[in-house]
Amino acid sequence: MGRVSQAQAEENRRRVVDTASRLFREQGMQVSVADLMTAAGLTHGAFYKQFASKEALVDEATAHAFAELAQRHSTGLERYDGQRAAAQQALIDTYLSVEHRDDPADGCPVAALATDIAREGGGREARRVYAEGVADFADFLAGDDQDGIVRLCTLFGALVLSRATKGSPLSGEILAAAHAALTEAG
Amino acid sequence: MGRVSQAQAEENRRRVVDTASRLFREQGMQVSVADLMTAAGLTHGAFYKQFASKEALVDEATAHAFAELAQRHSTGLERYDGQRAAAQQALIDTYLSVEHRDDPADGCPVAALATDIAREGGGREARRVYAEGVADFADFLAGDDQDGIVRLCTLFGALVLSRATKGSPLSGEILAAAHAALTEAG
DNA sequence: CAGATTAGATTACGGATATAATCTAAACAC
DNA sequence: GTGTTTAGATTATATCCGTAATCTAATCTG
Repeated sequence: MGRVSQAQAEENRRRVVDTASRLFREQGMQVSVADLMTAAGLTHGAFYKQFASKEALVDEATAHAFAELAQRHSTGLERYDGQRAAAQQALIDTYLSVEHRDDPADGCPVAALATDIAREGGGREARRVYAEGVADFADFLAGDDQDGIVRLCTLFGALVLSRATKGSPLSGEILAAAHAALTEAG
Repeated sequence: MGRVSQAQAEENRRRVVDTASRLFREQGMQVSVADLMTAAGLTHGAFYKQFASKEALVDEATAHAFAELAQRHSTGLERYDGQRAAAQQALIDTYLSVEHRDDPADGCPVAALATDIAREGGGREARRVYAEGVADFADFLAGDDQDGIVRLCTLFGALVLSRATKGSPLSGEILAAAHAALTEAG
């Protein structure tokens, strides 16, 4: 196939980034360029017309996933307009759901990318974006008295652990226990 | 080099498993057989004289890491003989230390392997061992009233998040906040 | 000690990988 | 409408991967 309209090309590019941000969350950042492009409906050769390297895409896909997360948080706040505690509780409910556990591709990037980011090289952009996203998440979870860091640790830890123990009865128990603990005290 | 004594061969095998269990925790389970064997001081060709496949080694290395962890827990309990709360506090102190954050290779396999295990295929032995290790860890952290699942989520979540945000000031704040939260209430 | 066995080294192989060059046909600029 | 530009397809290349065959020398067995 030959050339494609500017608009189409831009849409293709967006689709690649979006597909990457989902595939990375689901399978980790070592998904191959070929698999990624196939999933986006293109051939692998097209990749380097749009991206300088796979590293560049990792940075962009990470930023994209975190932009989506920030979006979700702010619309969540809007929906419960001003009622911070209610918005927090709604997030906790969906965060610790079986659906979220079973769908990392569309889920929280803080949880899905943590280990991959920790193993990335030092000065990378993706790391900066990740840390920023963690800080924002903690702010979102903050109560009147205390900052939200500890609540984030529990929330995040429960999701990651329930994914790793999926198949064992423990997996559901983890979600339930963390949900109860995070629900009782404001 | 030619053959080697039975004793030497067994020691070499142990060293490969031990090296793997450390390298997997540090770099993930996709470390290559060649890199692994080099790190163990052998050539990659020697690998298949001792292991049926890389998958088999993953299972063995996972089991090895968790055996070490169980060891640590039981000697910890011995040291504070019977004083459960004291043993728990000692573990929390080292678990949320900067040294533990910066040395995943010798650290908790629950934290280091979580994402890799979550992405492993369904019926694998490594998954079973992992879930068992999580259950044991939760039991170790249990208090008189409550089971230890929630405390494990917070502890684990804080370590993994502090590793992923390393380089940002947030990393240390996470360790400190979780440590304070887990220390106050028994 | 002689012969069989085997741990490890070397080399080979088929497939996947990131990246790049070339080809092609459609979109743009004039 | 003609010519230039370019997104995507195809093909190429060099490297790395898991796995296996072959080679080699030392350990075991008797």
